[in-house]
Amino acid sequence: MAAKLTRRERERQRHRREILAAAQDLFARKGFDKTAMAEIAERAEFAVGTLYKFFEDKEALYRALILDTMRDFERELSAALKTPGTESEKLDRYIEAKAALFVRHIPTARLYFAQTAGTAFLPMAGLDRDARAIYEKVLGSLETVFRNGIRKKLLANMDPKMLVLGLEGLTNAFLDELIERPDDFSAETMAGMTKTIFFERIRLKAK
Amino acid sequence: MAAKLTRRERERQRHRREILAAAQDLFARKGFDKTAMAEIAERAEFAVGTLYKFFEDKEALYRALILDTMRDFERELSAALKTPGTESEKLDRYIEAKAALFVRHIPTARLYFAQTAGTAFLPMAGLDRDARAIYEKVLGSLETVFRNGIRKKLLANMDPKMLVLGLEGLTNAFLDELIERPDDFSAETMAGMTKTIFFERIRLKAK
DNA sequence: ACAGCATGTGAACCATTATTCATAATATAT
DNA sequence: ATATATTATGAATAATGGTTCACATGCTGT
Repeated sequence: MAAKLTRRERERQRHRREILAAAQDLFARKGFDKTAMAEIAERAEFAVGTLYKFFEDKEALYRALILDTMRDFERELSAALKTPGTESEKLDRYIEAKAALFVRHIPTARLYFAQTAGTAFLPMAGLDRDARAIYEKVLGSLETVFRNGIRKKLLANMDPKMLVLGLEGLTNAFLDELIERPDDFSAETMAGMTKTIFFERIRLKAK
Repeated sequence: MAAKLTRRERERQRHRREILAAAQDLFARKGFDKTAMAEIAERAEFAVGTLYKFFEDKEALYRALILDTMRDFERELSAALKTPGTESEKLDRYIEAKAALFVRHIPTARLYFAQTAGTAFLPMAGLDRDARAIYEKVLGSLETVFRNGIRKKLLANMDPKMLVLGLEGLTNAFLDELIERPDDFSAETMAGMTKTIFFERIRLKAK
């Protein structure tokens, strides 16, 4: 499986990753337009020309970064939903995994947000579509879990798509707060709140 | 109060609004960097130079637009929270008002989102702070309502800040979907779902 | 009707920054 | 050790797009 690569090829891949790592941080903090290729090059300790040996152009670099990021997150989140247990437990695990993942990789999380959280101003022909496709995998897995939970009468009988939307909205709101103002509260508190609000009643009396 | 303005001055204000309207749509669809001053000028049917008679520079134009937008929304949302009734009713009204408002003003809503929904890549010195300050007013009003509802034992005793975060996350997720994929479901469905998820239990059995 | 002032114009200017490419450095093979 | 292929360099180029300003147009009041 793991094809034996030449030293050259391994070095090349390492350099590629170094460039992406430098870009990651800059794009996550300043966005696409305000990040200059020269800046990425400097931080990665390469000349600008070198970046073009790895990526067609700035957009291709960004695209590669986003898609890598999305795939990593998708893999981890989908995994959390596949561990054995009841649907309730799967969802709990999803919430915890998402919180842990985002806290551990803040710059990455920002990029993931920028791409998944609705109004990303990035009609960068195609990227939106590809990134969305990856995100849809997560949403699809989530929907399946809800659907099964409902069938087994473990969860309230509501439109699974809506439940997915709701859970994502809730977790994203808390995680965004956690990432931008990390002192406010911990990942555990956030996960707990999500579960409480999403799974338990809030209102004590009917209106 | 309403000072009698000269025809000249009225015309001038109208032109200013026309420029902002043209900019609104472009910024909402393509974002700050991808929108050119020449483009705004063309759409507003003015020469580029004219824009500079009204706004110091591109950033000032954007800033004015964002702050106007934020203030409008803040006013309307805060009003919904001030109508008489129980805290539960106030929150219901807030959710409905927000949905109606966003559906009625989609480009405006996008800008509002871009600015309030966390990861907006706009460290445009100061703007972030000012916009945030306006948004905080809404959050503050909301928090007060929760606080009162809790005190009167109408709402579950949870950290009001968390409840605010949760409600905002939920409404934003649904509204974003509504704005980006308007065919999926209506404003009423969205408002209903928000209330159901936020106020009623979802999980039928304890885990 | 005319002077004077406010407002609008858009070609020219300039700064920024993505991209290229001739050259240098370095690794690999013979 | 030398030739050859691969990879890195960064000054030069070109395109984009924000901003300016000398001038034109058209109100307003006398």
